[in-house]
Amino acid sequence: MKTNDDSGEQPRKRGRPRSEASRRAVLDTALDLVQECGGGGITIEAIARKAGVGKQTIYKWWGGTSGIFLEILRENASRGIDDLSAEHDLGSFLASTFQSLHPPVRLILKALMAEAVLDSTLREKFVNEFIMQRRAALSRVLRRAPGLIIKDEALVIDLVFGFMWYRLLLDLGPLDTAEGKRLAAELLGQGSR
Amino acid sequence: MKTNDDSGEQPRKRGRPRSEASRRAVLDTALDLVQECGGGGITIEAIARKAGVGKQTIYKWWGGTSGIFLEILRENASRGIDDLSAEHDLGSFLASTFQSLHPPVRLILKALMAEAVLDSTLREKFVNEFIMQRRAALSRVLRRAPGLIIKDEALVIDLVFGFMWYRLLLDLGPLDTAEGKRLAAELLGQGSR
Amino acid sequence: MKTNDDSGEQPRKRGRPRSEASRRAVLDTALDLVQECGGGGITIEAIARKAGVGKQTIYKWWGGTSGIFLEILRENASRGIDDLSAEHDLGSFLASTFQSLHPPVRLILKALMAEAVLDSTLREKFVNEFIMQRRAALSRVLRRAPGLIIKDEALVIDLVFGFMWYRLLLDLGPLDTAEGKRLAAELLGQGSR
Amino acid sequence: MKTNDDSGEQPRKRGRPRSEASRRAVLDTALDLVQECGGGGITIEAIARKAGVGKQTIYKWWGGTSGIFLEILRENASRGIDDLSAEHDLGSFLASTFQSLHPPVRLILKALMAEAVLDSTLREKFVNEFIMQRRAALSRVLRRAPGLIIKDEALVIDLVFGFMWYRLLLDLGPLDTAEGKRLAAELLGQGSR
DNA sequence: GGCTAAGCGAGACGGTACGTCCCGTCTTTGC
DNA sequence: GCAAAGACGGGACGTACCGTCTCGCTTAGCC
Repeated sequence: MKTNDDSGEQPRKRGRPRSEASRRAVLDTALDLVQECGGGGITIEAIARKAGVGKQTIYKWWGGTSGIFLEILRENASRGIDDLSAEHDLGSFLASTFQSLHPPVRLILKALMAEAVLDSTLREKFVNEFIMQRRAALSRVLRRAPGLIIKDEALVIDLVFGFMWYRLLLDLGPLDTAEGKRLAAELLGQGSR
Repeated sequence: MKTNDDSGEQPRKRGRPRSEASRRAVLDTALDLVQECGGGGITIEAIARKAGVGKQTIYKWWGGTSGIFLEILRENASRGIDDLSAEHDLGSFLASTFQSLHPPVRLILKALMAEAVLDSTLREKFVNEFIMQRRAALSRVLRRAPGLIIKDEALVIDLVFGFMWYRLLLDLGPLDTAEGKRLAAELLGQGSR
Repeated sequence: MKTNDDSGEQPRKRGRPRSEASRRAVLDTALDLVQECGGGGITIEAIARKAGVGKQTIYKWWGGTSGIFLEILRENASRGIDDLSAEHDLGSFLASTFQSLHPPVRLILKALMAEAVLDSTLREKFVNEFIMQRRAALSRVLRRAPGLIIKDEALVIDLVFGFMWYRLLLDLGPLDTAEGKRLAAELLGQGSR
Repeated sequence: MKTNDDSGEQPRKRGRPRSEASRRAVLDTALDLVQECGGGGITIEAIARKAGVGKQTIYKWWGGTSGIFLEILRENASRGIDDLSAEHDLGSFLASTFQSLHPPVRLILKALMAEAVLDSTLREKFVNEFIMQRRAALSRVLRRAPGLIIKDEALVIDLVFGFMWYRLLLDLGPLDTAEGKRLAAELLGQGSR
């Protein structure tokens, strides 16, 4: 419904308005590059060059690669926001959560995590803007889930997302619909055995 | 008994032998630096400078910062190796595992993970040389653990280590003896409530 | 009587007239900055910022720093124009010429010369608008000077202004009333010895 | 006769020796570029790129374009050093001085002067390392010159070099053998008229 | 004991990216 | 229509590390 983050009814700022074209070019190019070069090889210079954008524009609006990644995630989240809020049952929630980790999203998450681990400022931002929302969403689901074999909700959240990140970061196993269902089943005491 | 890693009884190689002093200086300096600069600011140049060592020496023997980190972990592990193999009960295992994450070790693990996430070659090495050993150790403990509420062992391992890394990487909560005991209790169906 | 340079009696152009306040602000700020930063540190952006003026305004009316400098010189010259045209005797002419090189004027001249040397377009403009007028003025004086020891007038002009610029640009010696008198005396064969 | 500036009999420094090839490439490239782009368009980046040299190498050994220009002049001077020291008569001295101002040398001198005028540190260096040597050389010649119409030697030096720089910087007239002879003749009271 | 062979500190080197500054242009709003 | 505000693509700045490459010196085993 909203056009712009900071839009109210104030009378439009002076000066040349921010270029939506450049914004798009940067986000798209970053996504492209992260798929080609795999997170580590990403560079402000490379993005600027490929996107046909000045470096300053990037530094000004995003401050660095992490800012771009966060915005990509934000965009990605806002597209699928209805799904998650409507989910009620744990199995479906985990299934769709894991399924939403498309290859490009995985790369973004990995790159973001790699930076956040080394930079406490970014870590805080990342936790507040992304991690906590996911925890809250899961929390809502858990509150309606019957028969969890572990009663401590916070612990369950840590276990579930820990599981996800552990597998994601180290490529230790599948993360898909089936795995989501399976994890949910185990946590609900409905393990196959 | 010899210091040389790959020494057997072959007749001692020709030429000047590797300097143990340099080896120590590099490892110690790296540990120092990672505590001062927090992982991100670590640099081959900085280590070489502070350790009074040629850059070439580092590239030759360790190949980069990750090699140094891995060796530090290896040394650290070999000191406390008896403890872990002797542990039988899950609570003690998790307690001592979490407790072994002293601040410097945490920084090393974080720095290593940050690199491994972006570099699949390193990731593979890291998983094979470190992650898998820990999984194996936990596996041994689990096999003797009675009454796990989740039967799938591999899943439990993912959950436990996922929990640990998730909290470690994002500073999301305590990781100490008490938390280890608590997690074990929950997994064994002995949750406080 | 109007401030506009190129106004005659044509019927006042349409639209908002050029802002005299901005013009003054730019010229004054440029003079301030050249005294603070010494020529090299001068920037369109800095002038615009400090003068509270849009960059576009500067580009439109002056085209760059050199245009501003030239206008400052023009203003400066128009204030003292009577003096020079009234001078008849070489000693007085040189004395007042050298004396007119106040510190701010020196900086402007240096900055202008530094640009002109590297930019042939500017050089031409500078020579036509400034250098040639000074040569002409000196020429008028010389024609009335008795007993010059060098007969070739053009050569004398080159020597005199060469002397001035050489000392000015490289800070190689005083340039004041006394030095003007002294130079004149030597050229007139009245050297102290 | 000498191989190296700072060579004595000290036992050769440790570490990789400075690359003569890079030194040459930088000097030659700078000379090329100054002829193509004309002084103002010269850039450390452009030199580094065209010379196939790292920027740091330039910053380390020369500190900037001015350092390069000074070294080019030094090399140029050392090639023709015998000529000037052997000259005894003013006419020949001025003739060969002016004649030595080949187009590339002119560009170097202009570029150097343009920088020196705006940067007092460089100005001092330029004066000490270049200007003063030329003044000293002229001084030696003047001391043997009979019948100078201006007795004050320092003044003559200022006049002569002022003449040269004035014409050089502003392209105000020829600077060649004939002009040197002519100037000398006038200063010696042998003007054509 | 002299020879050969590493290992090592030092440090120069060609590169690449950093984050900043300014250029000159363009596009708004507001007077 | 002029001007301030300010976003923009571009390009150079000077710095920091990268990983490689000589150097001279040291320290060993081997003939």
